[in-house]
Amino acid sequence: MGEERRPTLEMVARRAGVGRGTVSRVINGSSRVSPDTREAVRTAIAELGYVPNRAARALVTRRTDTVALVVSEPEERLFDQPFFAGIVRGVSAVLNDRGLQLLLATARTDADHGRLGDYLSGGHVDGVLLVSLHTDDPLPDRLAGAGVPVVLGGRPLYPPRHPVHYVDIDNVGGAASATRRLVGAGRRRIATVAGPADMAAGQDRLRGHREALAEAGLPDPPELTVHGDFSHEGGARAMRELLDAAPDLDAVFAASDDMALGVLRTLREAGRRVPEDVALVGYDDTAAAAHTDPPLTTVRQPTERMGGEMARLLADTAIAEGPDAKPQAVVLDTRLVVRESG
Amino acid sequence: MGEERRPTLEMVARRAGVGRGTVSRVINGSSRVSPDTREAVRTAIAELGYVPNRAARALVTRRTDTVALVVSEPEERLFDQPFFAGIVRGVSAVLNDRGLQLLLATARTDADHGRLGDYLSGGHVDGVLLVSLHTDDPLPDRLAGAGVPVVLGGRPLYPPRHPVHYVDIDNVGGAASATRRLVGAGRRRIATVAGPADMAAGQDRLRGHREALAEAGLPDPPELTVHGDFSHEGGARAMRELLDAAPDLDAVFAASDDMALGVLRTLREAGRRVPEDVALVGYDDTAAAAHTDPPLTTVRQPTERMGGEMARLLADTAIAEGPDAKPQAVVLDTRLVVRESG
DNA sequence: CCCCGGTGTGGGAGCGCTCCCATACAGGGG
DNA sequence: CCCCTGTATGGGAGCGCTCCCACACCGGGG
Repeated sequence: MGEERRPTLEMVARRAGVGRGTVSRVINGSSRVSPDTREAVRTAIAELGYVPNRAARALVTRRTDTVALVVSEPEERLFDQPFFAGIVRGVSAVLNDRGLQLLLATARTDADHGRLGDYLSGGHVDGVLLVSLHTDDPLPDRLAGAGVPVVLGGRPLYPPRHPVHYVDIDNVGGAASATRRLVGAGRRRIATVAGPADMAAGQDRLRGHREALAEAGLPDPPELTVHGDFSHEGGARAMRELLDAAPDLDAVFAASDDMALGVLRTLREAGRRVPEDVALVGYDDTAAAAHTDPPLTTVRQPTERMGGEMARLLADTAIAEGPDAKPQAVVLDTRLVVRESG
Repeated sequence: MGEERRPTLEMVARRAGVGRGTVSRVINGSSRVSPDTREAVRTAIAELGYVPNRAARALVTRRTDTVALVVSEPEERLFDQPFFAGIVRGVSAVLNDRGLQLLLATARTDADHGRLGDYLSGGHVDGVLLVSLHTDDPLPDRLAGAGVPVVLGGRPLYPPRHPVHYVDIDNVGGAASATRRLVGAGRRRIATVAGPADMAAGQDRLRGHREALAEAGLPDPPELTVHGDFSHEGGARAMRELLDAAPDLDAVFAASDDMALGVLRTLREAGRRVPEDVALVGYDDTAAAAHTDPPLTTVRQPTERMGGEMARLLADTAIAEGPDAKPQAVVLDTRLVVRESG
């Protein structure tokens, strides 16, 4: 069939009556080319519909103008969260106007995971954005070790061997604002359904909760803290434990909206009214939060900004300044969205 | 610093004591290499930690092993829907085991849009998956015209100039199942808050609704159909119109859950009980649907399968067989999720 | 004993670009 | 009038791979 080859830089050069070098110079802006020549080249490009071949360029420049967004959560529930949606939005926006492409990489199986590591450290992308909720992920260190620019979404749980740039959301502050709200409403027996202890978000939200309690001079007895797994079901189960251990509680801070949904269900089943008997505040501001009965007071995270900051940090610092750049941490504030549950 | 170059195929060849061609043959499987040689090459590759340079390969093969997922919805609200999340999941899974990479392309501004068109038709990806909810999107035709393999998510609204592969969800059938449910519950004045008339999903869901009505021998007077824009607010507004024009309605089929949420709000404000006075069925099964008051009966779409089928169709047909392949259409069934609203 | 086909294998050519050195030319000062 | 500096331009080399042609080698049939 047609099979006609796409125009090359060489063809543009011939058509414009100049050398390849000149065309290249025009395309890549920067250096000096006389206005007339520049114009001639531009015309030839337009006439031919020339589009530079990225592979050829990448081969010589060793840059691909592509960055990967790696979602390293095995259960890809992550995609469902507005959390992830916001990040993608923020990342794309910034990348778009830096002229970078976004490669979305996921790894479901362990084999996928290994291949992904090879791929990413193989120089196929200029940098990597890593949103990893898990603690035992070896990817960051591996990439950093291979000299691949990396920016993490969420703080590293342990101090990494290679210090790394990251953008985090102020989980401590967010949780504190949630609990403070409960305190301000006059609650005194405030329980929490905390997140998993092996996730940074879980740890930090619990810490924020405790700080707010301490600040108000409220006690923090062990029976008022139960850990969940951030899921609906986990929240329901945790609430049942809480009700057994401390039937007189008058408020709950759930470290995720999903868990808050479960809490709500258990509370209803137990005949407790929300917020009259038990006030409830969640975390995340998921799509469901506005539509529960009663609508959920919760903590909204600036996910889109997070994505944007990650991309910016990667492009402008991690990639631009190379491995010797001083690792930066950006921490973003949350906002309490007050509805009716607490 | 280090700046050491990554190992090349040439280095592997030297180390294994063979020629470049042989190494290439081993890497790309296919043709015959003696077991001993193959083993020696494998060893050298492992020792060196060699990873093939994609740019170099792409330069000669003219294939990039990358496909783009284009989200052409200007308001990127799309990302928030489980709809999109499912698609991404399905797409990644299939792409992963085809050894293909996923490029996520978004275009917010018109300038973005133009650039995206250049980019995609410029041979930088092997194929394009296009999820476009809008009718006036010139991209499919442009890409097909440029000989780029394309698979659409959702049927084309108008017969395209270049026939194209697509995967659709049976909106007609899904909507019919929703309305049938209402009919089966004994409702007789069944209204619909339809989607925009310029979207395929909007048209088809309205058609399904009407078919179910006809099938039951129920009238379909104009005052029982109002168009919304798929949004919460639009649904609330549409419901107000409906209540004015046909106060005696006893059921509503909303063509999206977001609109159903608005419908629910308006109904509550008007003092109508759901489902006692007015039964309600939505469409999409969004995250919020399970948690409204009452929980929403709605139509769930097989989004993950849709993504998977799109990727499969692209890789196995559109790319593999080239532009002469007979355009295929895959249509997937929906499932009615019965909760309490209708 | 020669020829022939089938296997394995080496390595030149070339994909389309950027980099950089060489060259050409224009002026200004000695 | 020559030299020197600076600016604009051409084009060779080479990035790391795949493709493909040429070649070596091995037996078996004539």
